[in-house]
Amino acid sequence: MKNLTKRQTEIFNYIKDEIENNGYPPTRSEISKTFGFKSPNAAEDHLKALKKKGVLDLAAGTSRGITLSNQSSGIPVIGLVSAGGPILAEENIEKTIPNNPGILSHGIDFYLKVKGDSMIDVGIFENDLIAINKNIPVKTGSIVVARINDEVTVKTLTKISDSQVILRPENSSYSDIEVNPKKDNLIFEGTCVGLLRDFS
Amino acid sequence: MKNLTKRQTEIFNYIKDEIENNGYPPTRSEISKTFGFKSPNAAEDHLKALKKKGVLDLAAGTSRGITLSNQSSGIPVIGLVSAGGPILAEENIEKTIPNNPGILSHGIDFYLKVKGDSMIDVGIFENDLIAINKNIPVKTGSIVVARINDEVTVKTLTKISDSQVILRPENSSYSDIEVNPKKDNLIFEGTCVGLLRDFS
DNA sequence: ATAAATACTGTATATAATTACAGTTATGAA
DNA sequence: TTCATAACTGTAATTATATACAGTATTTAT
Repeated sequence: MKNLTKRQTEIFNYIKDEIENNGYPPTRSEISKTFGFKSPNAAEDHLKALKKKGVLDLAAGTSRGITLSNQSSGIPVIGLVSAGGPILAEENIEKTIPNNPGILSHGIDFYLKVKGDSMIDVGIFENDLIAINKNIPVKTGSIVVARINDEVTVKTLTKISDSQVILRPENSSYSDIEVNPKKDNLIFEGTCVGLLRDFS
Repeated sequence: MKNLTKRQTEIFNYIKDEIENNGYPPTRSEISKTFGFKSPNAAEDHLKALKKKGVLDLAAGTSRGITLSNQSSGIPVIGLVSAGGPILAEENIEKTIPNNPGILSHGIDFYLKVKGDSMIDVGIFENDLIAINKNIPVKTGSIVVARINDEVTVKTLTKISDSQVILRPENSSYSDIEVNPKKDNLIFEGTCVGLLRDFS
């Protein structure tokens, strides 16, 4: 996303939703009607701006000829996470996977490529992509993506209180990780809602 | 699919492909041009027939207003397979999952819901959905869906010859299955190309 | 300070697209 | 045999849609 304005983001998301719900993109009039524009040209201008910023493409003379670009419509796959920055920082995005609403019960904000074997007892293997939802409140029993002093880890959350959080690796060779949120910097990046593995 | 004719299937697949490639459905003229129709009404007739058969929906007065029905555009999930019939028989389809081209390296013909724990050492657990491609030739080392005397099983193919086929469960508690294709009825239903797990 | 970008209104028009009506030919079912 | 379905051709008309041009006001970079 090349710095879309607030309005442009709204319009882009509307187009995305329409495609998702109807199976085809909206017309200039439909966009205008939705946002209260009194002229279809307002939508036209927005589309041109969105095209210029590379998030979609317009087919000339073609009704509903709006094509979303791969990166803008897909879900990011996070590989290694650079220290310091947010998990969804541009440099952590390895690629994007076409979005598919309805493939899992919950929405997916990003995929995380699994490193190591700490979760093999629940069938999460190295290089699997786990689907993460950022907005589901973490709860005990869930597999979560946590960040302890900047380091990203995937574990089962078994206890959560003000002074103690326990993260359990699902592998008998590993021991539970105890964190004191008052001492250590602990952030939950999201809950694991699914898994995707590609046998290629 | 309610018994589409050959021509109807061709047209339906074309529409599906267009949506997949462009992000929006074709017009009557575009369909006509592709199939060599000299009148857009030929496409109109086909669309009406496809609507009547329930595989798509048409929005009146709306350009490119073609919406594929869930079942027709989705990928079937196979639960228990009834004896005798083909694996993709209507009665075996538990539900359908929206298709997501590009989510895996290979195409997906159907998902199979995994029963049992015979493949847990490679991270395939009960109730996981494994993505199957019917057309990739089975080869040793691949995880395959085989049918031995009508019974469906998922195993790693470790040997294949005219007189002996070895299927290996990926679980140390189970032993290899040896099949003589000359004696037993052995069919390969496809190769496993991916895995999908929903943490709901 | 000034140009460029953003976010629109308002009008207009060529053309893209849907879709009805009237036929033709072939095929399979009642 | 006769009727329904399938698979088209051909014409035509309404309307849906893209999109240019001319403005205005505000915000944001340079």
